[in-house]
Amino acid sequence: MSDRNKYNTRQKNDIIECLKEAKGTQMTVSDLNYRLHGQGVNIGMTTIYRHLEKLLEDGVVNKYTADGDRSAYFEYIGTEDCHRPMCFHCKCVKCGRLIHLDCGELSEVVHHLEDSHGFTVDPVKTVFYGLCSSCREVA
Amino acid sequence: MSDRNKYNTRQKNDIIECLKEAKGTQMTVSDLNYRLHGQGVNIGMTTIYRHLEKLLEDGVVNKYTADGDRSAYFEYIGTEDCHRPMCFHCKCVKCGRLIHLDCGELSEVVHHLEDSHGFTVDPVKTVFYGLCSSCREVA
DNA sequence: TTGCGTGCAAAGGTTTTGCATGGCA
DNA sequence: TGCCATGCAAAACCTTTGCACGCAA
Repeated sequence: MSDRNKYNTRQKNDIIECLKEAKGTQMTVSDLNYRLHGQGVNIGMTTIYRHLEKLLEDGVVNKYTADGDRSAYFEYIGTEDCHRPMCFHCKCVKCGRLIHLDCGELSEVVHHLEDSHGFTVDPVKTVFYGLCSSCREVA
Repeated sequence: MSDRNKYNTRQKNDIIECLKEAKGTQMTVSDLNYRLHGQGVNIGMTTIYRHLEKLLEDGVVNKYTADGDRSAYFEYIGTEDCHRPMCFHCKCVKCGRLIHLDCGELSEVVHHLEDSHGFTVDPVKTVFYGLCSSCREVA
């Protein structure tokens, strides 16, 4: 609350643009900083953290805390897709990849949890842990 | 691999006992340390971390990285229940409660992900984020 | 006696906070 | 001009690593 995101600044725009460009991928704060740096843009870590915090509250980005990683992942969501539908994520515990899964059939799970267990799932935040197809073949 | 957990030590037993007693709840390393401390037992943080790492590999405990928390949660699993069946967990983003969910119907999800998406889910590690029934009513 | 176990101290990495300065409106 | 935004430095935290000593077998 309060007056967050009141002003439009260069940093704010650069951060949002960078997130949009990387839509569909997940980035740590370091990744984001590195990417911006590569574009000739330099923004202090502190500022990035503070903006992401605001964007998270506003539902513009999502935050994942994947087990095994030290830092959190952020991903642009916008308000269009991936927000409404049954968009889950799968994290491969072996290769570390985070896979998008936009599958309508998974809505059954949501309804089941809702009806039988009284739990309202937020699909976007939920992460399935396991082995991706590539890593499974190797194992 | 290697010779981990080769010896039986006071620390090892105390840690496992403490985890067992708290079965069904989730504890951070600090929680565990605090609890042991309350029992008059003092074990170095390093030792706790190292034992939990081994216990995790052996499947005796589970580790959760709940979004929003800095530290990881550990929970005693043993080898009896909650290991084999379709035991998922639901984390309420409001009250922070972590709910066990031992539901056979959820096995459909596992099979669906396996068959249609080639992803082998580890139910025990997977956490659904959302609102529990109590918090939903309030909201 | 051998070699893993233990724990202190320190390092490593992520995130937060304090504070003086900069810049939008 | 009034305030929020910025970013450096430092603090706060969690976790890991190095190393000397302790202890199970």
